[in-house]
Amino acid sequence: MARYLITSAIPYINGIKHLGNLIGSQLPADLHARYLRGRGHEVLFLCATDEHGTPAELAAARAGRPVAEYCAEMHAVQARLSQGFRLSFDHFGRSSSPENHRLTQHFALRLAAAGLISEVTERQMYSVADGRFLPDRYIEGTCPNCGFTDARGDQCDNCTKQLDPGELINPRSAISGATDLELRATRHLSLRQSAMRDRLAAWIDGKTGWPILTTSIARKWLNDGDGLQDRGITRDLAWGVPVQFPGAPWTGMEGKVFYVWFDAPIEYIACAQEWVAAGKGRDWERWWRTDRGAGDVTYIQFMGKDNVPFHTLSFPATILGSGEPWKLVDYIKSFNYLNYDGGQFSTSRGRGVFMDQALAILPADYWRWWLLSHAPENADAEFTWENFQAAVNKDLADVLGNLVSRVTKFCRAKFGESVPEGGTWGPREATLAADLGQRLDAFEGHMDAIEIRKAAAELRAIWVAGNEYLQAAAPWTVVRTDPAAAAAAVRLALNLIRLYAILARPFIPDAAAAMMGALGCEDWAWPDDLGAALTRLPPGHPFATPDVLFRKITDEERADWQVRFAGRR
RNA sequence: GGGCCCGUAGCUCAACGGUCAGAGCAGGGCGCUCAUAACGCCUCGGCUGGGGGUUCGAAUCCCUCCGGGCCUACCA
Repeated sequence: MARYLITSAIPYINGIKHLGNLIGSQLPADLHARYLRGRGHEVLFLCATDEHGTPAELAAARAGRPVAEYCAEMHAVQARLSQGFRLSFDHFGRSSSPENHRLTQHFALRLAAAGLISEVTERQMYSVADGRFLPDRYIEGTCPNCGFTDARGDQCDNCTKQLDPGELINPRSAISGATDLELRATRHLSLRQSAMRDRLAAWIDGKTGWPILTTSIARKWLNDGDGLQDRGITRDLAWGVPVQFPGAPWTGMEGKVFYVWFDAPIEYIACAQEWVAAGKGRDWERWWRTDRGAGDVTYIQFMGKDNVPFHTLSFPATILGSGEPWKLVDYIKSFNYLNYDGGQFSTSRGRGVFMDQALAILPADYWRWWLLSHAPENADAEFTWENFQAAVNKDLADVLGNLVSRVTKFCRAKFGESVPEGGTWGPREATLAADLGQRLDAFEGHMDAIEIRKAAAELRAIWVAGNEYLQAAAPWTVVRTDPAAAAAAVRLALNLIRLYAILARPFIPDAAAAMMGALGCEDWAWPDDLGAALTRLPPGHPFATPDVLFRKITDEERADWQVRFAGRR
């Protein structure tokens, strides 16, 4: 039994996430956490909401609410939706927690002591009317390159040219439209990533088994231009972890907070402290401190590709720079994007399916199966309703659901609702067991390697093997001439249902529970001994014929949803 | 502009430089009748985006062109 620490990129507090966000980190992380638990390993699976930053402040202001209140409410919403999707976090924390405040300030102190923090004075755009400094993208104006009137301060959406907010013609606040903007000097802390460039590069170079998506993004940042740049880690905001605190080695930083991308990854650690504070665990240090028992922990992070630079460079710079024995990540699984029906998911335009909407129309397992079996691992993937309908109906309803149905109903009709006795395995059963053994090896290999699509395909093939066997054994025919042989076949088929429940549980936990529940069994032990697993339910063991596991998606529903989710939420 | 990724059957995707490029879905045929009009078997289907090159051998490596996508450090 080994120990695994798993974190999912923490979703931003601002609004309900769409299916692209879900498959980009949380769902794959949950799959892996559930799989490792199923195999008997000790797992700590953490996630949280990322609550700081300008968008949170603005969203709260728009809602006419204090930002702390707004975040608390949105955290509850996201927590509820996470539960709805059966995301099995050991704790779902908040980056605004007291634990994260303390820890973020602690890291800043350590980095300062190590000489890795510098103070820089910058000139930034200040909006007098809004009473705040504006991030580049919150300044709009006319593009000096193409004349587009709604260009943003960081880039023109029309001609894609990179801009500096000072270049905009007739600049205005994107928040209020105010034009009384002025450049003001402001002092900030900067993390001297450049000083850690070689150390980070060597660390990345040692990670030969990482996804190419992960390492190529990291290398790009390490080697681009003059190499890894220092990064500002503070902002002129009210909502966040205060930069000025008792014991801080700097002065005059009142009214500033740490940049979200400094404090958000630290929440991975703080979340473990919250987990303890919530009474769910006893010792967070044995997961995070290599000097306190975390030396044997394997730490795996899941995230979308947009998060890779922060997890491969900034956060490791924080960890390494602290000079303290914190656990560093061992494997970073990153994902491309999921697109929606020929375009991108769009939160602002309400294009695509969002987590709350998804659960309102179908149970979590339907979504989990499709998303995981189409995870954007090697390239951007696309959600279409046709594909979703076909995959769900075929894989879940026909191949798996119907198998459970035909076996239990046949048994009930011919032998009653208990595992039939009599008969023995013949060559056909031995062949099936051998085939399943090979497929199980392949499945485990793919799951261990976090090759999610391949694992899903193999799992489906394992289900198909059950139908093939049943078709060949044909107990409905055999029962007329050799009831004992038919009983042996049905007994094996009933045990297959239990096996499938165990293997499928990481993907479709509710259906797996329904299958196991129908069998009146609570033994979820991983089938390390396949032969034993296939005879686990003994003759005479009672079961209950379950309801339909997965209903089919009709053409009418598909057509309706296609229209409903096309845009303008 | 620079960098990275992708392009394989109608669709979604596989394939350490090495048998005849494979699966699923869709299409066609047959079988079965336990089952959610479900299941099984067989079958059709490819100049691996185009063009050059390296190699005994290229989907795979190199160059180039075309097409799609992403990143480019103040959204997070």
